[in-house]
Amino acid sequence: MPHGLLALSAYPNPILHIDCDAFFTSVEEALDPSLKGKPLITGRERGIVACASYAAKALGVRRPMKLSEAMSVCPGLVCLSSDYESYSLFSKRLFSIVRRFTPIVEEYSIDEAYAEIGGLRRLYRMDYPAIAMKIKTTVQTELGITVSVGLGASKTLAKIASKRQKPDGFTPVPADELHHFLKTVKVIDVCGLGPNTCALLNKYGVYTAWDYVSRPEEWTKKTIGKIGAELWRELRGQAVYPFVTQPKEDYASISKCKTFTPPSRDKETVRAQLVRNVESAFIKIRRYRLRASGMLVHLRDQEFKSVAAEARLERGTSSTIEGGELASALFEKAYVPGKLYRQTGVVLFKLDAGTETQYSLFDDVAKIQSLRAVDRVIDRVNEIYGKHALHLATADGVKQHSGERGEVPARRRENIYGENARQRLGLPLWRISV
DNA sequence: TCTGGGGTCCTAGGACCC
DNA sequence: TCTGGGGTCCTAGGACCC
Repeated sequence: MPHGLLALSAYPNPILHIDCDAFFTSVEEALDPSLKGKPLITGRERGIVACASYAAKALGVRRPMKLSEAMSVCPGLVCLSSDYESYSLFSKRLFSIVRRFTPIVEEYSIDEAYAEIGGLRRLYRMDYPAIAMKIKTTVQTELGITVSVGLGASKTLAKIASKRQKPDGFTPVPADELHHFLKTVKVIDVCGLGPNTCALLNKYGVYTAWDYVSRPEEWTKKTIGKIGAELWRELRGQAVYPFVTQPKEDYASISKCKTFTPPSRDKETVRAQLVRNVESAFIKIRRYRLRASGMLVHLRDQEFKSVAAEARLERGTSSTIEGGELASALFEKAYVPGKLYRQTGVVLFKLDAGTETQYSLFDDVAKIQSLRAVDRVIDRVNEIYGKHALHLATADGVKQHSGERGEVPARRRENIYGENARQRLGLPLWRISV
């Protein structure tokens, strides 16, 4: 704020941050009231705690604990598999409720929203904190889950505020109390300052947000870079970060990685893990109707060192077969015999919408079309029989995590079709497990 | 918290050009 | 043939977020 100018209002630019409390478990409780108040977690399908209810947190369950650990800390813990369909349904309802109050809403993550409520006092005949409370209670009444809300002059301030009182809290930060508030905020609680940056700041004697804004802006820019100066302004109540009101549909990259246990030295085992990730990534890329013309493969060893290999393609692809072949070639570059691996991953980048295909002069159009037909079959079969029911035989040997929702088929039959012929023709092998 | 998975953005430094 | 200076583009990797 410029020198000598008094704020005309306690909230010259009122921004809300709305943050759901223990979102996944809260949705589960809303859907099944008998779970209410019980120590509850989601993430069973991954073997780790993805979200813990407040009852579970009170008993010492943390994120991302291993499931076995969580169970021993808290016997009687209710472990659910994630139900993303329901979570994203609740998420959409949350955003649409907030949009009834103001059109300036940013869907920041599945369980968080920013809302700009400037100018709404006349309409609602309430001050800004009252409007914030009105939104909060409306969400709670209609969704049956609680949210915590922060009100401040910038996104950064609103976000710090919403975290201040949880669950079910409301924290307004009026302009005339900003300096008191900043003195109570540790730098690590500022969104954008992570552990590394904070360690550096501490070296210079900067521990609180107040210490931070007391430094010259230039100093923050020199020390931490662009973000440093942006946060400096945001913390002083200047809204630097714009609202992104369009929900994002485009990805810059799509990746899949997975840690497997036990770690392995066996080349084909590690390759199978990688190919499984490739299959998942291409299922996703097709779901979003995208194509990738860049691929990166990375392998992580027991010492947490990663080695990567990447390639570019002339033409974007969404084909599991093409992707699998390329990944396998990149794997050959990155793999070191004898090394103990624990994780593989694939990143697809240089994505574009795959609607219209530009065939180049040298493209084998028939081949491209048949690859696409294969993908349609994969997606359809897997839709019916479960993800990865039909998969590249290169991905064989990957354990499917049990505990997914829905019935696990009582009988699993495995067959490789036309193995000999396919091998002679150099075609990929498919395995179906149903 | 000795480490789960999926993303984005920024920056330093190299390659290349004039 | 060596060197100066400046611009752009790309890449790798770090840091951070949920």
